[in-house]
Amino acid sequence: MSKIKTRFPPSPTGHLHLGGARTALFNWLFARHHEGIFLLRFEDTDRERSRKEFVDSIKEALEWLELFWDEGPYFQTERLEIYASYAQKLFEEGKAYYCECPPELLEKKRKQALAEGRKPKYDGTCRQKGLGPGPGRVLRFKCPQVGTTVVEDLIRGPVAFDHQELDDFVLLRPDGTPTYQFAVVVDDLTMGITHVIRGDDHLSNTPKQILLFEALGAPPPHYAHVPMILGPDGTRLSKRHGALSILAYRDEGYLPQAMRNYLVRLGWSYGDQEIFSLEEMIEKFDLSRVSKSPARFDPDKLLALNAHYIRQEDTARLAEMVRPFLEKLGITPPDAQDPRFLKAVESVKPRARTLKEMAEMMLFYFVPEVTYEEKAARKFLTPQIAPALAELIKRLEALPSFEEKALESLFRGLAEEFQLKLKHLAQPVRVALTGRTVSPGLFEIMDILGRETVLKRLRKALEFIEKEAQNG
RNA sequence: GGCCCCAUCGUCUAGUGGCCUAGGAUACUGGCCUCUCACGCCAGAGACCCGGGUUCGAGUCCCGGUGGGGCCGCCA
Repeated sequence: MSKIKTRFPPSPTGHLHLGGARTALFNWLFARHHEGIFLLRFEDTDRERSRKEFVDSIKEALEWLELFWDEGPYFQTERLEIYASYAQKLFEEGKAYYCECPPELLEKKRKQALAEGRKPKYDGTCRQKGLGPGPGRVLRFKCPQVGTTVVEDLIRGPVAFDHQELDDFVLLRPDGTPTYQFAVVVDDLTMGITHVIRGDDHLSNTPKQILLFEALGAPPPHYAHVPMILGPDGTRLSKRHGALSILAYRDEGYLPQAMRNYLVRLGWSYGDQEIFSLEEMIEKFDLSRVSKSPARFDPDKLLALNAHYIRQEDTARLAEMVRPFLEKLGITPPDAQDPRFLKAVESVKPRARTLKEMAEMMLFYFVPEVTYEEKAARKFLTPQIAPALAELIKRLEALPSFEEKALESLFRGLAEEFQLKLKHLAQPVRVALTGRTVSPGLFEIMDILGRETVLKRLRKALEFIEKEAQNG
C-alpha cells in the first residue's frame, strides 16, 4: 500500500476551536498510526474574511497540542494558477461552462424556491449558451443530472446521493479565484491526499467532490466523516458555550495532554480505556472505532482530565509551567529550581484542576502580607483563641527543628493542654497563615513558609484579634 | 421545504443476536481517611427514544414514527 497522507485544511477566518482541533487530531493520529504524512493547508480563498493573525494563531494552537505537520503549510491563494489550469481543462473538455446570471437574480430565485418549499438549485440558464470567459462570469461545473454517486464512507458505510439533488455549482468566481469545492478537489488531487477525515457537515458536499475527481480523471481519496461536536445544550458549538479558541484553554491553565486526551475520546473509544498517552493514541487510533453520533462538549470532564494530568505531571515541570500564571497575579515567582517553590507546588498539586487555580492556591506563600477572608477571620480569629496563639508563638520560637513532624507533635501537645481538639487550634492558625479556611496541610505549609514568616503572620493575627476586640 | 446523517445513565462512551441482573469514565449523593480542602478508597442513585416486525432469543437485525444534527452560497 502506498503511503497514507492526510490533511488539515482550516480557513483562517477564526481561531482554532474544539471541533477543528479534534479534526486535526484525528487526521494527525491516523497519519502517525500508518506512518504516513500529515499536511497543513490554509483555505484562504475568501479574501474578505481571511486574516494573517488567524493563520498564526491556528499554527500556534496546533503546535501547543503538539500536532506537528510534515508538509506545508500551503496557502490556496498562492496556488491560483494551478486551479486556473484545471478549470481550463474542464472548460475545454466541455465539463464546465461560463455563466452570466447576475448574483442578485440567483439570490432572488433561491429565496423564492425556499419560500415555495422547493429545493433551491441553479436552474441551468447558461448551460447551453456556449459562453466563453468574460467579465462578471463564473465558471460552473456541468453536473450530471441523472444517476447516483455513492460515498463509501469509512465511518458510515455507503451513502447514496441522487444527482437530481445536485446542481451546477460554481468553480471559479469572476475574479478567477476558486470556490471551496473546486479548490479542495484540486488540492487533494495534486497533493496526493489518500484519506479525507473531516466533520460530518461535509458529507453532503462529498458527492460533488467525487464527481469533480471523476471529471478530472482521477480516483477520489477515501472519505471518513466524523460526527460534529455540539455545545453542552446540544446545539451547535458557539461562543455562548465558553472559551472558543484552543489557545484560550491554554491560557486558562489546561495542559495539552489533557486537551488531547479529552478530544480523542469525543467520538472515539477503545473499550473502557479513558487515559491515553500520546504513544497509546497513535498505536490504538482507528477509524472503525469512531462513533457515528454527535458528541456534546462537557467542560467538567475536560476539567477532571486536566486535574488528572496535573497530578501526573512532574513537579519540577509544573513549577516551570505555573510561573507565568503567578506573574499574571502580580507575583514575582521564585526560580523554578528553588526547593521551597517545588514544595509549594507539590502541596497544591492534588488540589488544583488548572494551572490558574494552582497559582491562585499558591498565592498565600508569596504575598508580603496576608489578607483575611472576612468570614474566616470572624469565625476563627477570636479572643478565645488568643491565649493559645500566644503560647504557640513562644513554643515555635523555641522549637529546635522547624519541620512537619516536630510541628505536628507540638500542635497536638498544645491542643491537649488547652483542652482543644486539634482542628480548633489548626483552623485559626490556618487563617492566620493563609487568610483562608482551606489550604494544603497545615504543617506542610508551615514548613514551606519557614519560621520567620510563620511567626510574623501569627503575631499579626494576634494584633488583629486585639484590635477587633477594641473596636467591639 | 427537499436530501443526507444520527439515536444506551445529565454528559463522554462499552456493547457487532444469548457472556446484559446493560460495564467504565465524569458529574451527583453517602461513608471511610483527616488539621481544612483536595487526593485516595468504599458504597449508592442513574440509560437501551417510541411502535411494529424478524428470531427459540433483540440494546444489538429490518420497517415506520418521533427527536436531534447537517447540507441545499460567487462561505469554508
